[in-house]
Amino acid sequence: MTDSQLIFGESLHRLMHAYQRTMREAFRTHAIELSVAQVRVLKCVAGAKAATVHAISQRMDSDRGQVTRAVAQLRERGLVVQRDNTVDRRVPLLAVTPAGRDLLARVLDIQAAAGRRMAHGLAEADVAQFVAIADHMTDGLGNAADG
Amino acid sequence: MTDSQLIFGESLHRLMHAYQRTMREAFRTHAIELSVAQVRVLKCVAGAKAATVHAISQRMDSDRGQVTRAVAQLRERGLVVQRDNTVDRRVPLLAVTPAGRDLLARVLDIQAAAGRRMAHGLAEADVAQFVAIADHMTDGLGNAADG
DNA sequence: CTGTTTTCGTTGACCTAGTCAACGACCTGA
DNA sequence: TCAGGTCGTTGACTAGGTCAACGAAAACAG
Repeated sequence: MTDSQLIFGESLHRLMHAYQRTMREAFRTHAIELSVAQVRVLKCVAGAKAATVHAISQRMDSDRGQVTRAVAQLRERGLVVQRDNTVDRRVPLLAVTPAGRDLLARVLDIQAAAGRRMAHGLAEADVAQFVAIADHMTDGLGNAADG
Repeated sequence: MTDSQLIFGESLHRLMHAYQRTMREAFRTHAIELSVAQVRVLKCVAGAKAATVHAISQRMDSDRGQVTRAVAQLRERGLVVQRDNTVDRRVPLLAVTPAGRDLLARVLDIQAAAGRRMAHGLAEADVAQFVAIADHMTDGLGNAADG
């Protein structure tokens, strides 16, 4: 337990801050009028086979109400559609429209470019390990087992 | 440029989210009535030799107004004091009170415990490398040089 | 089948964080 | 001395996140 613990939170905070700001700015310059949260939801809908508000909120580890609102905004823009679920009528199924898929492709390009800037000078293995450690840490926080 | 780029932002987001929530919850259970932002500022004031709003906002990479407000709250709680600066009267100098230092010590313990949970199962070198990569990435985003 | 409980999406109210623009006080340098 | 810049402060605004409640619908116990 050295100083690395002491500055850990600060490094994380600054990186997150820089990342969010970079994304927002890039979206603005590319005329993509989506918030970071909307993009996250859009990605989840596109990636899931049976996308529901509940499933998305779990995968994103965020509030259901938050997801509901983001989905509503995406639907207003015609990027996502709901269709009735014959199996469970409480839970409409979400799907990405072609327009949503096009926009998402552009977003992924932008994020990849930002990722390239962030990873500049790092080996790909380093980046992969970074992601692995991040996920490991998230798991460690989620399972609230005191050490 | 593999899939690691695609999920990078998501991993970062989830980790940050889990970290912030863990901190907030721990502060609540330990009856430390400070927001995460206030703690960050308190740490900065404690760590800097000549703490000013400007210096803190630069080190935290955040808005001056935000720092001003956080400092005001810390002063209301008697954790930080301002004293006049004879050299430049625009810029009062900030200092942590003994009460602030005590509270900060408790906060650091809590953060260290959270850090232990996050780092559980990881070698210390991994954590150090994680921080190093995070800082590197933050720098890469800050200097907006396209690659 | 009936009543209870649970799950799910939705909504409202609220809080923290971050952004942007302005202002007065003050320093700096011509 | 005075024009321009810096600093702290304030107000208004947006985004993100939290919590509690509600109605609809499923799941379950009897």
